[in-house]
Amino acid sequence: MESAEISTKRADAATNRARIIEVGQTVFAECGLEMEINEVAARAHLGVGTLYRHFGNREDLLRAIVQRATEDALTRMSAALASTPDDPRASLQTLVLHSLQVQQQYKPLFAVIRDPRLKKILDPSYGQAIRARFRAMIGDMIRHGIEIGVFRDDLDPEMAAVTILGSFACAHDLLGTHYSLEELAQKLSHHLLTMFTEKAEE
Amino acid sequence: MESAEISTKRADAATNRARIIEVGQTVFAECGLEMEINEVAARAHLGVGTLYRHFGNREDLLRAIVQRATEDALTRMSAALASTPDDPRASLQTLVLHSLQVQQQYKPLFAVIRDPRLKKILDPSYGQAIRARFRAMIGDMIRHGIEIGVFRDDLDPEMAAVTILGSFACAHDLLGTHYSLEELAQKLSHHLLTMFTEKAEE
Amino acid sequence: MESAEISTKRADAATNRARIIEVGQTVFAECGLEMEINEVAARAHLGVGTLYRHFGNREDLLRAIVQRATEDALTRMSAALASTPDDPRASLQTLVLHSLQVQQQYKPLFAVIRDPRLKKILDPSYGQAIRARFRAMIGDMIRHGIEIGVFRDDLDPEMAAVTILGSFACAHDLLGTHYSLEELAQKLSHHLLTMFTEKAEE
Amino acid sequence: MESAEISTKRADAATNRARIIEVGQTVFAECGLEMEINEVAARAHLGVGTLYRHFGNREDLLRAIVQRATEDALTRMSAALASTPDDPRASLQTLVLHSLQVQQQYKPLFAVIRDPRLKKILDPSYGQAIRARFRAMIGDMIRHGIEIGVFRDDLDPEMAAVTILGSFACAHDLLGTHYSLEELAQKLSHHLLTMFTEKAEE
DNA sequence: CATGAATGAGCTTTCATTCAT
DNA sequence: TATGAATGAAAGCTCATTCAT
Repeated sequence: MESAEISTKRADAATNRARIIEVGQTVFAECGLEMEINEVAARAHLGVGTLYRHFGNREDLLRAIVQRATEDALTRMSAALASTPDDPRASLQTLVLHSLQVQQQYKPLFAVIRDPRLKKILDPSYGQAIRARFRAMIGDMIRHGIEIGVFRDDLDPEMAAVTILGSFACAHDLLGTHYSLEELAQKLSHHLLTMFTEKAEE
Repeated sequence: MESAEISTKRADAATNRARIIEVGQTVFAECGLEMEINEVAARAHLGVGTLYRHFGNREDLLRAIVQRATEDALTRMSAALASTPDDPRASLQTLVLHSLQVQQQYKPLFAVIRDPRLKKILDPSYGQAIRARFRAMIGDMIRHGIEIGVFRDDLDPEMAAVTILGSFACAHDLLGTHYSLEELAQKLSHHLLTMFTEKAEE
Repeated sequence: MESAEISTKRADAATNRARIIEVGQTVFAECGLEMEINEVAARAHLGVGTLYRHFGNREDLLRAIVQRATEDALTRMSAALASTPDDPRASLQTLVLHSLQVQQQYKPLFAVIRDPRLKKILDPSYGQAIRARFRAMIGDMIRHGIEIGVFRDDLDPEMAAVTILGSFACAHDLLGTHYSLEELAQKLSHHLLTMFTEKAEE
Repeated sequence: MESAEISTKRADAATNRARIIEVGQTVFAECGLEMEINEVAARAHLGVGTLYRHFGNREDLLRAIVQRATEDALTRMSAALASTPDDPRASLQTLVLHSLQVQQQYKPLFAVIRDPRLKKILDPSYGQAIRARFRAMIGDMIRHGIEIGVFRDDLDPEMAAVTILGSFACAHDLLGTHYSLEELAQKLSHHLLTMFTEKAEE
């Protein structure tokens, strides 16, 4: 019980790295790639030197932040899709809701994903790999929906993925101030389902 | 004699302003918000002092660049839509092609449009206004298509705009390295038209 | 007359580079390779930015300082030797005096000449070339002295150069606090001449 | 049982101090005054804290390193001279060889001996004392050689010491890349003996 | 006692901005 | 009016030193 309290400094050391990324993500959310080491250090109540002990330089920290956010986004979106594997309609609805949440949480990440400066800190092949995973994840869901006859069979899964993923960012941009996130999710998933299925009745 | 010289100078000054924005846009395309005043000045074959005579400070120049690019994008996309006012299908096809071109040309602009730093230099209401114009432009086209029975009547024009605009950026991101711009435009407009219309045969 | 006073800033610019090296040499004399850009800037009554405009980085400035000092040392020692081309004895005496002066003036340079850090900022081949010039300069004088029968003919000019040049630094180190520079020069040249010539009478 | 542990620890501590200086000297040989505490600690397989237990601060360690090297140099050069007390010629030859070896081993020390920064860490009087011991050591040898008629009697022992000691450093600088250490020692001692003695034949 | 994570003063370097020419 | 040298605040990074474990 007390052992947890006793080992303060050395135990902190073990978790400091995580805390730095945590705080870093917050600061990144406000400043994007402009993020300053000094500010992260200050907000984490750590000396700059400590950050440099853990990350070597500013770019390493940025990389860690971006990668963690990216992996988290992918994981959560995958999980959303996997929650109802036999019901593509429900899958899509859950995906939309979770994606908009992820999008909101990692807004600066998605804002920055095409920033020319990102090339300096992120291996281009890493970006390619991430994009491919997003594409595949959505594409597979669409393909499955077509196979089991839920989605119309004249859909191009690749372009559908583009449409879906594109909508997420754009929904926030164009309508984020008009609707709540839940309304947005509701409207967007309804709209996507409409387009992905044939017209119901006449 | 002197008046001629003066008017020459004035003409030069007017030319200079345009040239600065022109060059600024090129530099901005390479560097994004990282763009340096010195580099713009050098590439415009002007002293930095001259830039400051026209723009006061770095943010003013950035603002001018972003605004010019935004207006240009809106203008060209509007023109594309207006070219075939009575044929929403053709309108959409032209819009997609021109939008992807615009997107490509102003890549860093769109990359940066949600950058937290932009808030510091761009009046938030300006952003709102621009977004509204994009939304309205596309929404009107969809509405018209529904009215004249070309697009399915269960479409939500607002969400369709989100889908369309979102696809533009995402198409480059996800598939820009796989297809040429023309192929991309072809595939995307086909996909959008498929979804916006009912299934042809049965 | 006044034109010199009028063109202050722009003319200063032309001479600033020289002043920076000048001041830099003074600071270098006190701090060696530890020399700080800030201090040079402060003592030159210039902003740090101005130093960086002229030298790019700390190493460039150090290089310039070291090279200028080295060239100056070589030039002055050559001139001393050349002043009495037909009298090797007088040549040697003048050389010793001037060398001790040069040595004193550029003490930190000679102190630092074998510093491992110097390798980072100075092309090793440059160092080789400089050493060769010192060696040749003295060696030639000795050779000439032997040819015209002033110096004993069992001298190895190469090793004599080593002896002479080595004495300069060492004289200051070992006896600099005991004798004035002139006394030192007098004693050292007498000693060298003694050894380079056969014993006069018996 | 416990006393054994304690004495072990004490012995370790004593060993550690020596090891730190040992390692410190190696690192010093590579980096000069730039030497970093962290690197010494790492190479000695000790925590930085342990170094500070033994040395208090960086300067103390540097002092210890420089002093140990200096004492070692003096000791070895003295020993060389003392090995053949009745034969100044042989003494000089041995001295030259050993001095060049010492010089090579402690290159960075001699490189740094006149570094302005050394003044901050080394008591100036210590430097004076060391120099005096070098001077006396060589001077005595010369004096003895003159007394027993081996060296010419018009030599100034003080200046001869300057010449000899100066040659050591300079030999490495000017010719270190041309000859092996043994060749250099051979050539230098031959040269010095030539100059210190009268011309053999007529 | 040994350890090494944490610290932060201090140094280098950049770049928007000014102003004498 | 145009110029670009000069400026210095601000940011990244290093490394001697401390101290809880």
